[in-house]
Formats: sequence, structure tokens, C-alpha cells
Amino acid sequence: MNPNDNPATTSLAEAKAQFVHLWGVSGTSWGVSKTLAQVHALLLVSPAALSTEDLMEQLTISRGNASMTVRELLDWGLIYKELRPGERREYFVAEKDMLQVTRCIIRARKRRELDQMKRTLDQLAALPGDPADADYRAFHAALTDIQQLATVSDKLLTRLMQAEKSWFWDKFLKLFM
Amino acid sequence: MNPNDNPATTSLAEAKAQFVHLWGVSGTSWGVSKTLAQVHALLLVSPAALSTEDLMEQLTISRGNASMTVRELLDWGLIYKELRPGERREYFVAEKDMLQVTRCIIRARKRRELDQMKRTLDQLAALPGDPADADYRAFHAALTDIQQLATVSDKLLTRLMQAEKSWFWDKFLKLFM
DNA sequence: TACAAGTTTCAGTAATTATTGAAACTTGTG
DNA sequence: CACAAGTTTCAATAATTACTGAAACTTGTA
Repeated sequence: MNPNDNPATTSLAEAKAQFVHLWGVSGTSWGVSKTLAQVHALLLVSPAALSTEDLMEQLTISRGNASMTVRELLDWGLIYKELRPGERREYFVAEKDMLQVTRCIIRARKRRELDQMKRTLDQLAALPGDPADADYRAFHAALTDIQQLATVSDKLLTRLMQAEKSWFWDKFLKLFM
Repeated sequence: MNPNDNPATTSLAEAKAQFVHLWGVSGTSWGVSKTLAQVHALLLVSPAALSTEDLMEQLTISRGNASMTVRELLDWGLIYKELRPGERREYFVAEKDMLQVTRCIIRARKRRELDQMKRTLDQLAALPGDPADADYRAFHAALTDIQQLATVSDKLLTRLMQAEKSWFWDKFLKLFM
């Protein structure tokens, strides 16, 4: 029987296609490109490793786009290269452990959204000013508040990234629910 | 003495301008428009309420842009209208409590980034499939993992939004550092 | 060294998102 | 009601960001 004749298989393929689509849409609101999110989704639900060629074909994207997207996902640590002996072509598999995936995403977003801001806040807070000026004190107090929050967020995210599965479930599920 | 002759005041104005600029740049990487972030920053460091006219002038943006941005910030709960008796013009002040500001931002981002995704994941997970098919089981297991993470994130963020200042510091600083 | 099979780069173009500015609208007042 | 002082809307445009496709590059093999 051709797999495509099997209703269950067909609906599985459809479900996967829908998942790829959903991940693409969500990706957009998470600040990554649709293509990046879709390549990630496709690899996440592919039991087998896929080549650049496969990605181009299944998502109808260009070779250049596929190449750059794959490189970025490798940078993030969300996918791995799989080299097959005697074959020139590169294949890619996704990290399937979602806790690990979450860590990678947190790391990347922290870098993009928090780290640069913290550096600049520190510079701003270091600017001299007249402590007798109420207006200056108010500004400085606001800065300090923001810095504190940034610091707490940073530590929280760092801790989350280091979290072991057991720690994660222990602390989080028990303390926050 | 003219305030602009005072070195401390001048450097304060510069620091504020730098802060508005920083917040604008950061806003971009946080997925909001530069203008939105800058208007918010400007109001955050303005002791007095500002009118639409003031915002247009200080940030050199158009009336339309100022109007739409202000409306969005009101939606987020990050700024408030201040109406002055006998005056037609509307003034705006920022919520200055940074914990409250954080809550508003978490709420908006959760809505944008998580809630829609959760709904669609639930739909996908509900699709029927053949439990005898290993490929189907793998897909379903991946979906379930993602759903679990989405659920935990949701609960964590919800808890964070409800956090009182004391709870926040108690739990977070003590447990996570 | 020449070639084949692949990958990467990047200038040009397409798609998306943000902003302007002017017209339409609202509202208080004589 | 007419007008003044303000606000909102939205079609047109600008700015940004993502994608394509072809040329340049890399690497293993004969």
C-alpha cells in the first residue's frame, strides 16, 4: 500500500504541514523570520535528517535562503549537521529535547534583547549628575529600578538555561502552581 | 540662571536623550516599533505630563504617528491620560512603577507570542491519528512536549504578572540566586 | 590539474512594516 | 448652528527586513 493511500498517514502529513505553518506564523511574532521558524519546525517533526535540497523542495525556498537559515539554526544550537560517510551532501537533524530547545531559544533571545540593553543602562547610570537636583534624582532612581529588573531577569534566565530537567520540574511545577 | 547654563542640567538632558535613544533601539529588538519605545521612554523620564504636541516636537514624529502610538501605549496600560480642567488638550503620564511596567509588558507579549500558539497547538494535538504508527506517535509526543512547555511558561508568566512586590522579591531573589 | 558535487555569498528585488500628512471626525463654546 | 481646538483615520510613501538566484568559492577524486 502506498503510504499516501493510508488515511492515517495522510492526516499525519497534513498535521505536520500545519505544524510547520503554525511555527512559521508564531516565529514571526517571536521576532525570527518565517523561513527560520519553518525550517526548524520541519526538522523537528522529521524523524530522518534532511539535506539542504530537501528543505528547498519541501518549503519552496531558494538555495541561498536555505543555506543562511541552516547556518543560523546551527549557531543557535537548534539543529546539528549529520555527515554520512562517502557522501558529500550535508544533512541536518533538529535537537528534539524540548527543554534543550528552550534553553537555546532563551540564550539567543537574552543575547538579543537583554545583554546589549544592560550594557547601555550601565553606561547611562554611570553618567555624573547633581544629587541636589530632584529631577536628576528621579531620573537616576528610574534608571536604577530598570537596572535592577534587568539584573533579576538576567539571573532568572541564566538559571533557567542551566536548569536540569529534574530541577526544572521540581522547582517550577512545585513552587509556581 | 537659565537651566541650560547649568552643566548638571545639560548633562541630565543629554542623559535623558540617550535613554530615549537606547529605549528606541532596544524596542526594535523587542519587537515593538522604535516610536512606541521612544514615546514610552520619553514619558518615563518626564516628571510632567506631556501632550501629543510635545511628543511630536520632542521626537520629531507626525501627528498621526503620535496619536496611534499613544493609543497603543494606553492599551498596554503603560501610560495614562491626564485631563486638565478647562483644557481641551490631552496630556499623558507614564506608569512609573517598573514592576507594574514589567507586568504590562509581560501581559502584552504573552498575548502576542504565547496565547495564539497555545490555541493552535491544542487544535493540532486534537487531530486524530493511528497510534500503531511509530511516526505518528513521535509527532504526537513532540507536540505534547511543546504543549507542556507552553503551559508551564504560561503559568509562570501569569504568576509573574500577579506578583506583588514583596512576593516577587521574596520568592525570586531568595529562590533563584 | 580538471572536474563534479556540493556550499556560501551578496547585489538586486520582493514583501513587510512603520510613518507621514491631509482629510474627516469630535466636542465644547458663543 | 458655526467655529475653534483638538483627535483619529487611512491611503500613499518610506524604511526595513527577508528572499532569490546566479556567480564565486570549497573540497574530494581521478
